[in-house]
Amino acid sequence: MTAQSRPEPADTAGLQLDAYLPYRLSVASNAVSRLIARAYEDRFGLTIPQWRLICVLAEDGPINQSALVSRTGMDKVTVSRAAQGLAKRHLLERSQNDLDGRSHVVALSPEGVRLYAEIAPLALAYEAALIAGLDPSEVALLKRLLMRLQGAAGVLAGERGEGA
Amino acid sequence: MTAQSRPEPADTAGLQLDAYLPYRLSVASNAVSRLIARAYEDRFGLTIPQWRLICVLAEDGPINQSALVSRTGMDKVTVSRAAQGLAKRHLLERSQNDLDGRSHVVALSPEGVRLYAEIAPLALAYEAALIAGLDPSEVALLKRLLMRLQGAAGVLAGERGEGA
DNA sequence: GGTAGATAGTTGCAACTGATACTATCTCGC
DNA sequence: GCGAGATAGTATCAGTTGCAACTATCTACC
Repeated sequence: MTAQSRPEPADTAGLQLDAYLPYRLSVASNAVSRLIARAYEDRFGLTIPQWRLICVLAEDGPINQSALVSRTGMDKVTVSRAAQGLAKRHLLERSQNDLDGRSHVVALSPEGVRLYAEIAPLALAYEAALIAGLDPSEVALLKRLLMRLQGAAGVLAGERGEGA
Repeated sequence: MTAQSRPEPADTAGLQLDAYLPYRLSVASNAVSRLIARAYEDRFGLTIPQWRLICVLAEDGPINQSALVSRTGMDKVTVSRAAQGLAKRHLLERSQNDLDGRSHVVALSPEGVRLYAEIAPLALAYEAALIAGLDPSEVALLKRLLMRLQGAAGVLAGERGEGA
């Protein structure tokens, strides 16, 4: 009806922002991230990167920062700053690596372990609330698809690393 | 085996970062957003917010900025800046709204329409590449779940707006 | 064993984002 | 038609992020 004033070329017929996957993904992620970030910030004074480091350290035990980088997929600068922040609050301890003077081994302090034990249930509760009413198989599929998208994006971005 | 050195409280047993939905969501979204943002920036000098405005304007026709805000879910500051940037490049035109001196009506310029026609196929191609190999029903479910998560996050964040 | 290049981590810088405050205009009630 | 509160949009500021450059250390080869 109003098509006269804005002729859409045939090529764009399939494009609707609301149905555009990168858009949907970004909007959903922002909404969830904002929710979670606010919860951690308000109650524990933690940023998302800090919380991720705590998780990985609690799961994997003491490792160095570059391992944290590859484990979390975050930038090394982000990891560095998050670790500094946590160290300042004595939630983690950094020790020199005798085998490699460049790297520091990072580990949760007892206080950090305690904080983790305190936050983890909250984190799980948020996840549970987000997926309430969804079928577990749907959630599993969702996670699988998300990993797949991440992989595809990495490949399309010209990610190097394996093979060549 | 190494459980001795880091006793995990029972409450945290279910928490693994890799399987934590907010984490998966954020990582996937960041990967995809970075890919798309770089593509638009490199080839067209557009930011993601600018591109979203173009999409909505192409789909919906001339509207004012607050409509753009509710349509895209972006902050009004973000919309304002994106619109200014596009106006500076003459990709959109802002006209006074005679009915309301506060609001400006924003519309794509012919040049903006042309740019949209040029970018849209690229955008669709990226989406197609991302979901290559996935079953269409899976993609549909993914989009549905993402919208659902977004809604749940909004509710949990104490979103007001309807009813009370 | 000394030099070239790789790697761990930090610092500096620029861009983006979001909250707050502000101006201008509108609406409503008196 | 005037003042109080709501709304559209902009400007300002602080915090975050990622890239690039840098330092320090390690590895490998001559």
